[in-house]
Amino acid sequence: MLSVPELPEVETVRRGLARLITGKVFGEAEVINGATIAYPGEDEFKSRLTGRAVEAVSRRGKYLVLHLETGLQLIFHLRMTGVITSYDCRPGAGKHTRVLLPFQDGTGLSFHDQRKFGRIWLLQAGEEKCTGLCRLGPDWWEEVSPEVFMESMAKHPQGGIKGFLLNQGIMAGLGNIYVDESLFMAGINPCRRVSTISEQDGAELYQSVISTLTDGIKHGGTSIRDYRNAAGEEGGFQNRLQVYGRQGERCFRCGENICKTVLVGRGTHYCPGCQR
DNA sequence: CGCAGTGTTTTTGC
DNA sequence: AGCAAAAACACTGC
Repeated sequence: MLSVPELPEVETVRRGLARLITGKVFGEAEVINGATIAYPGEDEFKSRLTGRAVEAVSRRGKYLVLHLETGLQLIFHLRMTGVITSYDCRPGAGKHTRVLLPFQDGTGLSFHDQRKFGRIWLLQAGEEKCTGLCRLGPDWWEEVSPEVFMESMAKHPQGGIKGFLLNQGIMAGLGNIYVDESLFMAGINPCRRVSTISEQDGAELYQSVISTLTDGIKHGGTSIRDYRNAAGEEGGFQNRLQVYGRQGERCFRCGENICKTVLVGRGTHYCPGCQR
């Protein structure tokens, strides 16, 4: 049961970083785990990054993008256990510190990642070396309107609703926790096929996703184990989960026991009373 | 002690 | 098309 960074977590980090590091100039990176740097090679990564200032911090799906001078982009994907925090003075490298990115003023960023799945890319504008980012569908927080959502459902009627919502190429940003929570809020069983969901239920599901993401961001994300914001603080949404991780406990709404099963390879939590 | 479980993405195969 | 499995990895909990 690890808390994985999804849209609300990455958005929380983005907001923190925008406040903390905009305008700062990178010094020479310290790469402790070479595999974390997905592109380019380690030496070129360091030389391209050194001396570049951060102009803006954005997010697409679960990708965090630092926009640097002259169109350079420093891109992070936290995958399962990645944590980006800003530091005031250089920390001693902890057991899971993978990359340190110092700024020229003595502060810096630390990339910490227990499982080493997280990746960092440094790309010039137009370089398409981050396939996951290139293939991303519209972002749930900024680009998915009710109309876009209903059209996407119409385009993928055959699959299950859980796999549909998790597919980053269709719409980007949802992961396992927020999918389970959104389906609970909408009263839709995660086993349902997309084609069996009525227009009215689809509209309700759209609102449930937006509401769940809004609530997640409002409470600073979900920290079950690893997740921390840019200042190293935990989120609070783990205390508001309705079904995720609550298997065997009573549904807050109807009192039935929350069930857990496996769907599209993921642990899937739902209330058999509320979700049909 | 040992091993199943945890969940994101990519790749490969059905 | 969509799903399943495997792999990338390390640690927790049973």
